Amino acid sequence: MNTDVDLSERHLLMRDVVMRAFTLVGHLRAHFDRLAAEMDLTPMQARALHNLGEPRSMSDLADMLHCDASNVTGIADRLEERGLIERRPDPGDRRRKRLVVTPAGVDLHRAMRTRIVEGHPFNALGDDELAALRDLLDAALAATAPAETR
Amino acid sequence: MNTDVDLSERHLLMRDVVMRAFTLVGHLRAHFDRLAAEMDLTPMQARALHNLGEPRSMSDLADMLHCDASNVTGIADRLEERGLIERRPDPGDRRRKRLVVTPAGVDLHRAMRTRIVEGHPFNALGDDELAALRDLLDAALAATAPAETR
DNA sequence: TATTGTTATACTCTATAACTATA
DNA sequence: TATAGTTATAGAGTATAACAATA
Repeated sequence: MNTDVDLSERHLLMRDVVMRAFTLVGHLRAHFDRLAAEMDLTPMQARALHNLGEPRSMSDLADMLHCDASNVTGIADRLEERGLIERRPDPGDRRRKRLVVTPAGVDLHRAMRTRIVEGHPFNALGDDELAALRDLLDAALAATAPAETR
Repeated sequence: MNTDVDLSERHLLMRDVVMRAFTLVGHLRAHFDRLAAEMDLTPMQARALHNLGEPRSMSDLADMLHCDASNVTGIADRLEERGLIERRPDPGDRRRKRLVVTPAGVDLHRAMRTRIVEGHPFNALGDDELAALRDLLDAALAATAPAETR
């Protein structure tokens, strides 16, 4: 009584790939979020730190994080309270604030980046396999659209 | 002033693959959710329908959807109100309810499955590429853990 | 008149706890 | 004593709207 019986071979193959892609990304996200939690960061705080390799305005960061600018206020608040980032005035536009990572923030980010390799789902793949995977994902993405960072 | 400069080649490669994986799954999810919305289904309602190819109990469905059983009540409520599924008594255990897709539900599910191919991010890939992608994802998942359906 | 950042607020999604009826 | 399903409720995450300062 399974309704899958009338799916074409290609449809079944696509479904297999989609399922695995979702599962794998679920693992990647869980891995990242677990590590963030160990550093006492919410996932969004960790992603913010991750995206402040160079200073950005609040609204630019909102774009990077694919969220509304109003959310960034709270994220920046808590990172600043912990001394991981600073709000600095923008010389060219007094409406803007430049979010700059402090030395303590750089240290924490570096520590997180170092530890992220442990238990990473992609450890199982060799360099050649990773490169092949990247190229296949590129081919699929080429037909679709822009980028997204994490 | 970019902090990425001290990342190893392999680390950079992994980061590239992770970014692409997140982006691609974002597209897949958006594609699925958009189609669900066109059918006037929330994403979870659509996933429930997707996972009722054969009848299941509420708690079994909760396991498939990776959510708490208390959420399934509302999902089933709305699908039942629309006549897409039915709650039937379980002959062997009077605590249990069997969720069964109605003919109308089967029709809607089939329509959704047919339409999902249009604009699907994986249309850009040929059968060989899809198979290669599946195998690479399998290799990455083999080292990690169990499955997840959508 | 438009934009940056902030605040207050509301909405969605999900989990927890308490309850019932069965087992 | 434990489990299936329901209900009420609370929390996290996110978006919308209104506002002050500045462009």
